[in-house]
Parts: sequence; C-alpha cells; structure tokens
Amino acid sequence: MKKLSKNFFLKNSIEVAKKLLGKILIRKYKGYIISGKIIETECYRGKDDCSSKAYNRTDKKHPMFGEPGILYIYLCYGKNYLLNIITEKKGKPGAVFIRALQPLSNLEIMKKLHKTKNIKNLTNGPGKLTDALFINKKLNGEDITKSKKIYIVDSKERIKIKTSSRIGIKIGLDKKWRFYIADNPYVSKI
DNA sequence: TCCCGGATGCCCT
DNA sequence: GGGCATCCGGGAT
Repeated sequence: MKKLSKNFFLKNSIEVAKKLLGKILIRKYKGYIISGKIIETECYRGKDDCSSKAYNRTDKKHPMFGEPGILYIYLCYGKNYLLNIITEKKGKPGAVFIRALQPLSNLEIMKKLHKTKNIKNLTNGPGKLTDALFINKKLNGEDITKSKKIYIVDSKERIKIKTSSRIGIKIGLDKKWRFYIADNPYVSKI
C-alpha cells in the first residue's frame, strides 16, 4: 500500500475530496496502529466559498493558504477537534474536511479514547473520529505526506460516490461539496 | 473584550 | 428522532 504524496493534495480541492474516499487513514498511537477508511469528506475553498474560513481573507498566513498535505486542526464548540487537510498550491486557499471513517483496526483502543462501547458511534462524525484516533491540536501543522504519526495510504477499492450539500453550515448550501460512499453504515448522516 | 461555531451526548418523546 | 446545554479559541469589534 502506497502512502499518499504531496502531489495528491496539490490539486483542485473538489477532486481531492472525492479521491480521498476509500483511502485508509493511519494513526500511530503508543505503538498501536489505529486505522479507518475515509468514507465522508467535504471541500472548503476561498473567495468562491462563503462558508469557508478562508472566505474574504487576504492574509496568506491563514492555514488554508498553506502548503498541500499540511493538517489544519482546530477546536469547534469548545470540545471537538476537526480534521482538515490543506489542498491546492501554496497561496491558494483550499482544504478537505474529513467527516467520517469506517473503523478498521484496533477498535478497542478507539473505544477507550472516545469513551463509547458502540462501534457505530466511534467514527461517524468529525469530532468523534478525532477523539478515536487521538488527533488533537498537537498534530496541527503536521505534514501528512511526511509524518510518521499520521498518514494516508492508497486503496484500489471501487466505490460509489454520493454528493450532497455540506453539513452544519447555514450558508453556501447551494454548493454540493459533501462526498460520501454510498451504502456505508458509518456515514454521519444521509 | 465579546461572540459564536464545519458538533456531541443526553434526556425526552 | 428532536431539542438543548455545553465546551474554548480565534476572529471581529
């Protein structure tokens, strides 16, 4: 299985969001390999995207303007860390937001980290999966194409992609920039 | 300084 | 399945 390279993320954010579906997210934690299949993503962009954090921003210091493959992790509602991967070339804003995973390995560790017994609730939401994979502010700025703690590997699985409006936002609903694998029981919401 | 969000779990029907 | 309290850091004023 091949690690995803910088080139994978150096593309149109919408394309990257779609192509990430089915790939395997790997996290090393205390000698364990925790992993899950990416089954739900959203795309966020810049001046053409009023619901993006980079909308109407010109200062290139914002993480969304950074180098492709860099993790952008921030806290939401005071308790949930949300996982984004920067896309597009440096200076052009874009990111893919990871919304849900299908848990693959070391589920018992994930259950302890997220404090739940129900496997279905382990990674079927953006704040839950960061809990279950021990992803927090310390990994902000990490390069997912170089890191030994967290990376993504390719998979050749054929998948059926569905599209919808993004979730949890009030504006920008006209854009169908949420992508998920059809018929997967771990997607956060149909 | 103030305000509120790319969400969750719990408690209610 | 729906309503609600809750968390804290960053952007806006």
